[in-house]
Amino acid sequence: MQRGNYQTRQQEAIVALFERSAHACLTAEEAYRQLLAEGMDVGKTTVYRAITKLCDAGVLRRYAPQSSSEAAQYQYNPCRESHLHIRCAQCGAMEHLHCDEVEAFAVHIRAHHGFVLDEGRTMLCGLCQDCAKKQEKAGVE
Amino acid sequence: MQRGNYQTRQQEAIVALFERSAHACLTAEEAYRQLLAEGMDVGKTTVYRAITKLCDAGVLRRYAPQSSSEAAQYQYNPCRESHLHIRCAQCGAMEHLHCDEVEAFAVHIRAHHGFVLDEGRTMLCGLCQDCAKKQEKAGVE
DNA sequence: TTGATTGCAAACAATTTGCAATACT
DNA sequence: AGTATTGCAAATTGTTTGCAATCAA
Repeated sequence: MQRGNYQTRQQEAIVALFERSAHACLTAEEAYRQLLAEGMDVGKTTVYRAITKLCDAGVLRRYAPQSSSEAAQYQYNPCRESHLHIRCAQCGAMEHLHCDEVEAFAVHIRAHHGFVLDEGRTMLCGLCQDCAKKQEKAGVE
Repeated sequence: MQRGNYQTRQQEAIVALFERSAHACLTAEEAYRQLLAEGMDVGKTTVYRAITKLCDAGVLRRYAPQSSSEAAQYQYNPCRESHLHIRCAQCGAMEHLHCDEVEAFAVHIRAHHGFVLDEGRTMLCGLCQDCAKKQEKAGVE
């Protein structure tokens, strides 16, 4: 499936980092800094290139920045089957939604709205419990 | 609600452009070019600033670029009440989803997954009927 | 008059690319 | 040896900002 792919310590380190940080989203910059902090000598360019390659290969998932002036975030994508995800707009926490309700909802959308939902590419936006509470207290906006 | 807002020909022209292009998504650059093409003398900076303001006011909706090296897109947002939208990844067609199923789905997410769905900010990704058919025929990817 | 808006040029930040040196197989 | 990868510096690109001139109220 892949030809001419050399295995380098940088590539390994980058995948390993995302793999063990699977619960979190990292920007390229953050990944870079983390690697440096761990004593891994690597260039930022290499991190960018590795991330691009990993996204193409489906190993990482890419989250587009909400507002400009933010960087894209990347996350290890352990799940092959696509299902919906919801992400907290505040803190970035993410939840996987594989349940019957989601499937039923997808069916409804196809039947009544004529759209085929792409669960793999859709990212629901919301607030996690903690952030929702904080928002209430603050009572702003 | 708004204080100290002057009404200028530039601002008017920019809103008007998006309003009459409500069916489409425009990048800041495209909006800028369109205005120039129509003989409207305006600076790109002004377009950016107006768009930012309009997004804050809820008049325009912002779509984050999928891949980097793309620009953000903006669209006139005629609907005040927030409800879910689904957008065709292929052709950009958008559908408004206000129905009981959506509400039920939101309730489910809150009850079972601990997230408060932000319908205003969420954009479901999918394929419209036409594009789904084309995809089938092509049979690619 | 007073404060907001404009728009040019310059600044910025995230990301990409040219290219020579280096590492993998 | 031959090809892929690295990483620095420089280029790109979308977007923002400083600031003096202009405009709306």
